[in-house]
Amino acid sequence: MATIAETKVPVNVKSLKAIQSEVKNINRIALSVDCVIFGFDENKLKVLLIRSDLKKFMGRWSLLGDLIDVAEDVDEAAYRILRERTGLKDVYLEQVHTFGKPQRHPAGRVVTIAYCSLINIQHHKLSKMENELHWHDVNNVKDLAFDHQQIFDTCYLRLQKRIQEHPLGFNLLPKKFSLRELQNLYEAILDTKMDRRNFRKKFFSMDLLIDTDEIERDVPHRPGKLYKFNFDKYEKRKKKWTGIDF
Amino acid sequence: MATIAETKVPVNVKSLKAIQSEVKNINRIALSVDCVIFGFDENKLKVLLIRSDLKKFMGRWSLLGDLIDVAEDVDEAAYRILRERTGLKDVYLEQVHTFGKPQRHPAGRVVTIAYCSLINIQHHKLSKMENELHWHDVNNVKDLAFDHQQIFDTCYLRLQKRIQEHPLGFNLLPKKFSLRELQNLYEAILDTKMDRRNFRKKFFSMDLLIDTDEIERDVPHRPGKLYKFNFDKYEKRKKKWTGIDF
DNA sequence: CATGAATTGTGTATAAAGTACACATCGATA
DNA sequence: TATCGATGTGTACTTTATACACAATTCATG
Repeated sequence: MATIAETKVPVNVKSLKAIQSEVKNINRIALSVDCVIFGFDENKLKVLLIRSDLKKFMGRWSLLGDLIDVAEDVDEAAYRILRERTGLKDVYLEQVHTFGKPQRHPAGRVVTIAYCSLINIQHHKLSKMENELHWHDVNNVKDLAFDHQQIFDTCYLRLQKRIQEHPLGFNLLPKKFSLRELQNLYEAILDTKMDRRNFRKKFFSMDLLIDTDEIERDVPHRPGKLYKFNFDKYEKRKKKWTGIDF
Repeated sequence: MATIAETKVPVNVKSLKAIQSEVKNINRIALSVDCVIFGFDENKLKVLLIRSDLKKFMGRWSLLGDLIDVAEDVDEAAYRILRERTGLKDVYLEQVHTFGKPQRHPAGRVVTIAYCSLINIQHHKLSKMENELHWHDVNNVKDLAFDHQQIFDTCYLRLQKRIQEHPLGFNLLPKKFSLRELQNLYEAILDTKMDRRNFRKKFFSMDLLIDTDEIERDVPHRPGKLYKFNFDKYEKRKKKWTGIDF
């Protein structure tokens, strides 16, 4: 039952000089970005991993990351890494969480900021050719280097939640997609099965899909219609939800 | 339409020594924590602010923050600041976002990790006595020092979202509370009005409130019953939601 | 101690959203 | 032209959200 009066809260009385001194000389820490890059291929949710080159983690997989430059904006660092690793620029990228246990990196104190990215894997079809980079099935990701397993788990959980609240999934699909592809995507990310009719009803009732008047090609059965997502319409009608649900 | 094969992705070939060198000598940045501490008093949502002591921000209010020590766990640093500023230990604390624009701090490059905390303001009734610390009405928070306005806005939005999905609000109330107090809290945080009967029905149907068999005292009208929140029951039944809503 | 003021406590009818479920249609293939 | 394997559609039922009104309790007052 301590009150502020009792606890004699120490107030902030540092001079700018003192702060500058601390900032410049004492408390400086290496900062990195780690990207959890998701893709969707063959009806599986995938994540892009690279083999760790550190002896300590010999042969184990890790996330794509790099140190942040002293003068570099943090978000910009994340975009830079994506650019360097995938050649892509205009992609979905979201900061998820910062991980800062003192012993998390063997090279010293490194605090890392995790970002989650969703990219269209079709643009990376040939990644199998690369020896060091690999698309992993998310259900098969384990024993990552550093604390990357925890970072991956956090980002995957975040993705599962966000995909239900925002139309992120379309970043993983081609511009034009069938409803079956869309449902496969949701089922893969949420690791669940959904009723096909109710799934369609739900998306049609949102009225955010544009019928392209095209149909699938090269499928060995009746082809489905192809749709585009109406991003403009979605942006215009973002609602403020005030239900309570827990 | 670049593929990985075309873009010649550079692979990670740094040795541990090279990384150590970068970590130790080159890319080190000051890291801080800033806490957005919410409280609830007189049916208003409040946030705890302190006057900035920097000349540049003379007289303007700022969040409570401090530099993270080189060897200090990031979460632990956030708890330390809360302890130092409020004397409280076992409180709700959640990391929200990391802010890292290069010019955000006048003393040099400082990246800050924002945390959101909810505390029972009753334990701080006497904060008015302090000159440097003050509980501000959230609707009256503007023109904060540094980039703290952006940080505050981000945390407030996060709170509004989280309170609808998780029972965080009870951290802001006394252990025993009336349904009217609970509703006032939700209305204050979400800045909305709710129907009293439907609000009660909703919470009773969740079956997470424990009737304490006590009633309010010192109210100038019919007193309401007091309830406790059943945290145990809530923990046991966390559900996996797989709807789609956007 | 009777009355008025303020707030608590409760129920029902309606609308909206979610869920479960079956059959006809189309195109490719043999 | 018959079969296979998808697509495409509708309806009944259940659950949840919303709108809305009146009686009961306590305190304050004269």
